[in-house]
Amino acid sequence: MDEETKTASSRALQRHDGVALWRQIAQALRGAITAGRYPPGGRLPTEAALAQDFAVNRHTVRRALEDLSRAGLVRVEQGRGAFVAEDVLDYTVASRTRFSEWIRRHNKEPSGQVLRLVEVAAEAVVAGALGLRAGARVVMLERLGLADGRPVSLANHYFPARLRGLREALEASPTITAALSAVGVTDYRRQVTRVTARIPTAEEAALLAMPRNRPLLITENVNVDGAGAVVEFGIARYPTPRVQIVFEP
Amino acid sequence: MDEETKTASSRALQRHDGVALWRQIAQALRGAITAGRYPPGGRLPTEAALAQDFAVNRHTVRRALEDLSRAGLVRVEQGRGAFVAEDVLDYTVASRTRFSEWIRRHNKEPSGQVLRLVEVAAEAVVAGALGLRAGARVVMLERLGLADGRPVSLANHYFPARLRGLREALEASPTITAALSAVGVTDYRRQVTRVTARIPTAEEAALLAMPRNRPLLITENVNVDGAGAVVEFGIARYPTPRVQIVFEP
DNA sequence: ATGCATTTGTTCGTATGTATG
DNA sequence: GCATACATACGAACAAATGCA
Repeated sequence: MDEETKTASSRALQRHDGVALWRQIAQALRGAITAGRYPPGGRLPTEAALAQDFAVNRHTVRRALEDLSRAGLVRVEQGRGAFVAEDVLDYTVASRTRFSEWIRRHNKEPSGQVLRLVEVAAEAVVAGALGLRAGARVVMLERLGLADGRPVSLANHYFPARLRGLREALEASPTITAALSAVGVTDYRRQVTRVTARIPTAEEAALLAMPRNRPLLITENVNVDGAGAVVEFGIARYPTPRVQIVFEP
Repeated sequence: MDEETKTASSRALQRHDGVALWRQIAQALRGAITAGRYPPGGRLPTEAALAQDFAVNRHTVRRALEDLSRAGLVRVEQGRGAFVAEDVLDYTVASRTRFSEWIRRHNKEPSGQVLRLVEVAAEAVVAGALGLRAGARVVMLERLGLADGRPVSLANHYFPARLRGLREALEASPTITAALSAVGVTDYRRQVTRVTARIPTAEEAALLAMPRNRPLLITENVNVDGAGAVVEFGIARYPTPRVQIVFEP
């Protein structure tokens, strides 16, 4: 490598001054990360590149990366590289969880994008959750949720057809809460949440701006109104490890 | 295929009798599945094989499989085949969740296998959860949980070293609850649970008897004693889709 | 990393039986 | 009887995903 292309941090290394080289490297990388030189989720240079950059052996770089990894600042993945840890969005499951509230609690700006709003025949799982017979008509809303413009959730919401005018309300309203309110459901709460995970389809990965080899977290939940009647069944998909689910009893 | 190797069900097909062939095929497969001829999680013959077996076109078999898939009886995966849906173990997160209770609630026989029981230095995540400084000594127990002999969980339990005699108690005792009781912690409850997912390592996949391309569900949880002091931090890994996590507020 | 075999997914075209008017 | 619409069934080819060597 050309001497002139070295970073400022690489020049600062002091040998035999009582501070191990790997500590100095770790500190330099820490500084570069917090300074934003390597953005969250971004990839650090390869170990070989860093070794050449700092003019040390690759083992020394690995020691530094191990330190950062233990501290949770970076995530090292075999065959892929080292990545700056992303800020995780904790999705706290509570009785009355609304998307916008969740995002705002993390000091980010919520926004959404309706992908589909159609009336379909309920499949077995959906019908079972809504307490309908298979094939019954339901309104389905597919929506991409974003935080500061970055996709963080992809949700399918199913509503029983007995809620007259809901589809029109959803077309007019930006939020589900408002649309339900427009058809007389002024309050609803989450009854049960089921969590699983799977590999995303190509389409899901593209929409959520995530690699295809990382799993989706999937929640299925049933919302009921004040009288206990089911008003919504939702299946939401979240990209790992950007989103985690948290349960506080 | 030799005429003699056809299954009984394939001979039962009646053409032009008012019941569509694909319905008859779906019904025959339904019967074979419920009769245990294709066990849960097992693979059905390929579409081509079934088509030859039933002496119909592959489209007709696909139609039948689509019906079973919609009903939730089978799961079809491109490039792999069609699989009989497995009975899912719902892991209900509650304040006082014990492994053996969970398994017994599903009418299965719980058992366990200790993989490691060692004293180690706490890494950042573990130390943070236990309220210790990084590097503090902790007791770590790694345990494989089985239901009717089938692996369903792989858990790492971390205990603060202040619990004197715990390691010996864990060596002697079959369950964590009993060991904690032996060192004076007669009651503990789950404080917070965090859920995420990732692809398993080769070792994890082997231990949990699962394919490497299917994600693990991972829970991290903190257990506190009656006084609110942290007595355990646990990281458990569950195979999807055999296990799902359920929150009931 | 690459190619290959296997398996499901999709899309053509064609033909036939059935219900309707 | 005839025209039409619809569901059913078959055949061929190719696309896409998976697993393996």
